[in-house]
Amino acid sequence: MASSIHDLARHLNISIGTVSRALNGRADVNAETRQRVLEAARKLNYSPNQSGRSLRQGATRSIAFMLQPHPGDQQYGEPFFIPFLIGLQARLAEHDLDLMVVMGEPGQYQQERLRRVVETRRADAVVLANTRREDDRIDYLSKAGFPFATLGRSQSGGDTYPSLDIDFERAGDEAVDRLVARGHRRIAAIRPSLDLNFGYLFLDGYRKALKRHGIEVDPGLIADGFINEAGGYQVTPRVMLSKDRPTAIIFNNDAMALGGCKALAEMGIRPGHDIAVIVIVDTPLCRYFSPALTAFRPSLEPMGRRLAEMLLASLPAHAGPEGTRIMREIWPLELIARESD
Amino acid sequence: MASSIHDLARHLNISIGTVSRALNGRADVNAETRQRVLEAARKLNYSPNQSGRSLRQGATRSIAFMLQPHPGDQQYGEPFFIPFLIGLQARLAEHDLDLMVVMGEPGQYQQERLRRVVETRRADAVVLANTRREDDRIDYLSKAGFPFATLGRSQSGGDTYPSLDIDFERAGDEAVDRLVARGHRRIAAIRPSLDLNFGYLFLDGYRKALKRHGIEVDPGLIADGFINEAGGYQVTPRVMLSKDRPTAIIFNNDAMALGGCKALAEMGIRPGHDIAVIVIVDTPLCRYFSPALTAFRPSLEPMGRRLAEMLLASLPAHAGPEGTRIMREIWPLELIARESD
DNA sequence: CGTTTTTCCGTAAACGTTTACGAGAACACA
DNA sequence: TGTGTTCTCGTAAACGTTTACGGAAAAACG
Repeated sequence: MASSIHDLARHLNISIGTVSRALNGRADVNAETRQRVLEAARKLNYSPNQSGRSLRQGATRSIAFMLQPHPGDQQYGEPFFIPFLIGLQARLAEHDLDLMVVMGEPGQYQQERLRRVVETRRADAVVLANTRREDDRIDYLSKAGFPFATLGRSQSGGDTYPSLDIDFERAGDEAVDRLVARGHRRIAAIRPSLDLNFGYLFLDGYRKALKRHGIEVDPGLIADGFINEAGGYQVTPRVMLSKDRPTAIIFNNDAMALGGCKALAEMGIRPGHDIAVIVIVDTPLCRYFSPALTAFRPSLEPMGRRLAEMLLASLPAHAGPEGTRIMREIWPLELIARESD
Repeated sequence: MASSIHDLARHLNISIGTVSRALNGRADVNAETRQRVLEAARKLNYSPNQSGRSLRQGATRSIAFMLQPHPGDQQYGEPFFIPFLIGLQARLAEHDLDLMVVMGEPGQYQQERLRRVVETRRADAVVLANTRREDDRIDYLSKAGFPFATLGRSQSGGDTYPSLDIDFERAGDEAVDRLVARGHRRIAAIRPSLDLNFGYLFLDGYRKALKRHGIEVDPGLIADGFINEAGGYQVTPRVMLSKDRPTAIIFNNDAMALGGCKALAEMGIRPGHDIAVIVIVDTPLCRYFSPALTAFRPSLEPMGRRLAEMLLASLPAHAGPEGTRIMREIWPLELIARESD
């Protein structure tokens, strides 16, 4: 069915070695024979078998993206990751690399699936998302010497891998800034309860800005919840029952914000009127919610592209002249002012 | 670094053939030696190299999912496909199959990328989405004899491949039914302008129901637009300017519905009060929009699982006792009544 | 014309598996 | 004891590439 390099060789009465060299653009092949090989390849509709190539070269030309859902998250952080994936895939495709997507049951740690990818050598590198503060996937990969990059920072693994993250700290800071400028002094912060690193970063920025404005941090205004709608719904009242009610809430996650607004509505509190609401990572849901939620938006597609570049630069095969470089980038968010604050 | 089957053989002083047979559970190997092999494999942390395996067996153990975005669609039909992908991936993983996701620039036909996957034998089968009425991807794959399955029906390719689709016809029918029962007689239909098959199916159901209720089909109440928010925004006024204004609109796509509602709002027409709105395929956006949009919802994750099963059953390697079976399933939608109708 | 360099190509090994084939040993049976 | 059967394993080929090596022919050079 499919023609192999042997078919080409036989057809041209030439050795397979020469055919391979001609196809791969090596110098030591006559210009005319190269022409003949290329033509024959076109005529016989030849394309190299990837398995053969992978085996010989020890590289699969595919990158694995691990989507580890948070426990309780049925949607895999859905709207957030897609644009990132699009950018990632686009840049990888330019280098003729394929993208493998590895998911898992929500809540189940994916060490097993990760090991499988690494040990059976199904991919040349891995991209991790949803990084934890302490992330055993990162530990595993660095120990195994397997190339990887992460979307999000972590405290694990040291500075040995490329990573790219959103500036959550700055966003938390700016959100407070904006609210203070509008007269708020009692500002609540609601973030995910898991070990997710961005929750800590957000809170750092939140605290820093409060201090700068001379506002004391009230632990009663900070709450952690499950990183989904139910979590926001459940935890928001706790903050509203604080003895000195907040006049503003910053949500560190869109789903939690939606749940929180539902809780507020049931308490007769209208976001945008009775209370200001800002959410740290914007998704389409924020835009269509009523009232439309003011939110900080990352440039996810460019970020995907960029992380692909960083990963490629760190791969031995693609490394630039300066060899393996570790990069670490933190991207700003853009405030999208809407109706909720 | 990684141990191969040769390492195991050397370590056990045994031939690689025996090792392989032991690992693969063949009958012609002594129980005791099998034990020794398995133990050594665990101790040396052996897992088979997938490239070697693929080459020898002529199967990559991975399935490609082609996400062909509509022209003008920046989001890849985003919220719609993720749950489907989750289901698909879950079932494939149970069979130790990997999922490769192939995207492309919006608007660009993906024949090239598809050819590459097929010709370089990077996957054992392909799953297609966004099927057109006449779909050259389907033509290509059937002609090439490459296994595939589709999410969505098409007129191409005959009955030679497993496919699974939503019952758009029924949904269009039921939507009309519901509206008529609530007193509407002037019901508009807005659907995508592309050759997408579901647009035709939806309209069939719409027409059928109107006829059943003795309502004449008014071409002025049917409009096609770009399958995104801008398309809905642009085309909805056209239908509202019909000389006898509709009192209800059925949108065949969530993004178009959102754009349409924006246009309605600018005309001072309030969905849920001044006009009834129903959208055929529900996404999270419909739920959070204000007013919350009544919509028909598919069971995407189970559908993903099911299509995986159907595809597997059609593969030579996994085919059941009855051999290759072609299946064709059409799944119902569930009406989620909200505030917009 | 002899020697050296360059150009071009064929040979064969290697990547890590799986598997068809056959052979030796053990066993059963008459 | 001779013959046939069953167990178990080793040998080697095969999958489709890429590439190190060497050699023949052609070209360059004196």
